[in-house]
Amino acid sequence: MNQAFDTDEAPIRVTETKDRILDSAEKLFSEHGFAATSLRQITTEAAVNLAAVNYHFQSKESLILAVLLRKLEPINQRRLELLDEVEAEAGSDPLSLEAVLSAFLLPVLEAKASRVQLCNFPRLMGRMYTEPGDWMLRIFPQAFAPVLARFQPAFLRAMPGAEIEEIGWGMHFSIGAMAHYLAGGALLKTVTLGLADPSDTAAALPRLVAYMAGGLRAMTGQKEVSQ
Amino acid sequence: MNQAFDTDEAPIRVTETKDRILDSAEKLFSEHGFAATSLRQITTEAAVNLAAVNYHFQSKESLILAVLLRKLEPINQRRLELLDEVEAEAGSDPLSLEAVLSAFLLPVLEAKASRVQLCNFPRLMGRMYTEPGDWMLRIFPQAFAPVLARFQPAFLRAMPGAEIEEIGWGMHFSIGAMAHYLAGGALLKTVTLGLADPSDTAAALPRLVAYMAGGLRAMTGQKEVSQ
DNA sequence: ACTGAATTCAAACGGCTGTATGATTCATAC
DNA sequence: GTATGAATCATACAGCCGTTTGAATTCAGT
Repeated sequence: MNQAFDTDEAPIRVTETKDRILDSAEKLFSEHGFAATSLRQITTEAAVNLAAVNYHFQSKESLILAVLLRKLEPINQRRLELLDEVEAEAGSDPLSLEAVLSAFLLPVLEAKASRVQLCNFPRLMGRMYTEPGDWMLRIFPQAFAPVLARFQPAFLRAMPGAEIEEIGWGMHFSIGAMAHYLAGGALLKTVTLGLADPSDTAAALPRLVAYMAGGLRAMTGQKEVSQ
Repeated sequence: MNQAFDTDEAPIRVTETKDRILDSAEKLFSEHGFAATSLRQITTEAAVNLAAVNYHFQSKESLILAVLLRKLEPINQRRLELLDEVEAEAGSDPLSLEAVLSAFLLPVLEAKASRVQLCNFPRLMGRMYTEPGDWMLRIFPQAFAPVLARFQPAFLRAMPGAEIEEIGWGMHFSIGAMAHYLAGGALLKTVTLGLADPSDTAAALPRLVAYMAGGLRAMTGQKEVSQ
């Protein structure tokens, strides 16, 4: 064994290499983007052999797909669980728009706030929405479509009478607002003159919820808005 | 001369090469992103020599800076002109929030709608908000800061009593909503179940204005104001 | 027509990219 | 203990990257 000194701990092994690669890839992709991150950077940071990437994952593109789905899957599952609770509490009444929005936002903001090295994912996710390439469309059916299929009717129940197209526009804008916050450049601090802390997700959640709810209601309340 | 056949037209010259490079760079950067676009792709598309990029611009990074500033400068100038008009019409009354938002959005949506090969810029701009690298911070003082300096007080005038930090959060979310629409993946069509046309900026403007106004008012605790 | 500066050109530079190969080491079951 | 399949390793492969060079060309001023 030529890489000694790693057996003084527990005999951790098995898929440890895969996870190390995924962690490093998540971090570096979120910091520098997909195209600007090389496999050598990733394997160096992960302290694994270069060929391990193409062995465990087949290609660089498959790697980022794995990176995204690893974290997105549980987040989306939690979103659906929270939506279940909201719908259960509401009974047959209209849903609370704020509650639906919170169910959508909370899981990803929780991930952002968590310390355990998964806090890179939301930033990556925020960036991915605008990244080029068709692999966004490739992970959509697997990860996004089920969430969309549940939340679309939920928004409709929360805003009775609103048209589907208007709700769609509103969801689109809301995803943009969320993604931009998650990608979180220094812009928030600039735009608030230093008053806001981008990492304070506890401060961001109620503001995002209030903003989205107000925007959705205003847009769906009156069909045509003359400015 | 080994690339003949280009003198049968008018003797257009001078900075023609620079513009051709800028046009192709804008198009390709907006389609594939910064890191994923090579100078060879750009010079091939522009039908100019590879070395022309490093001759007219010093580096790839300087090139995208030039690409951005070329279009952003007039757009931001138009934003300020429109804001001038809004403020002139308002006199000493509070500003119309919708009017301020329109002054911010109209110039860039006009650019998106225009046919003349500048319609790539908004998509690029939308992408740039989330791109990595510090050059975002480098063009900020030159291009964004003056706009921010004028619009921040305008928003304050449009929402009397609101706190600066809340307005900042709202502007941040609004920029995200706008950028996500501009970057315009196929998501809008998916999320509206095919009912919305992403290229229809005339449909987008009133919706964006209504959404942002509603969001800003809801977050800053403003009452619904009839315009 | 000639000069000197501005521009364009083909070619090359070192370096980094994603991926593939085949030998080697490992964990495990007989 | 040894056979077996999985995992790791060093190394190499083309090929593309941004940038540079110096000669060839074009342009403007006289």
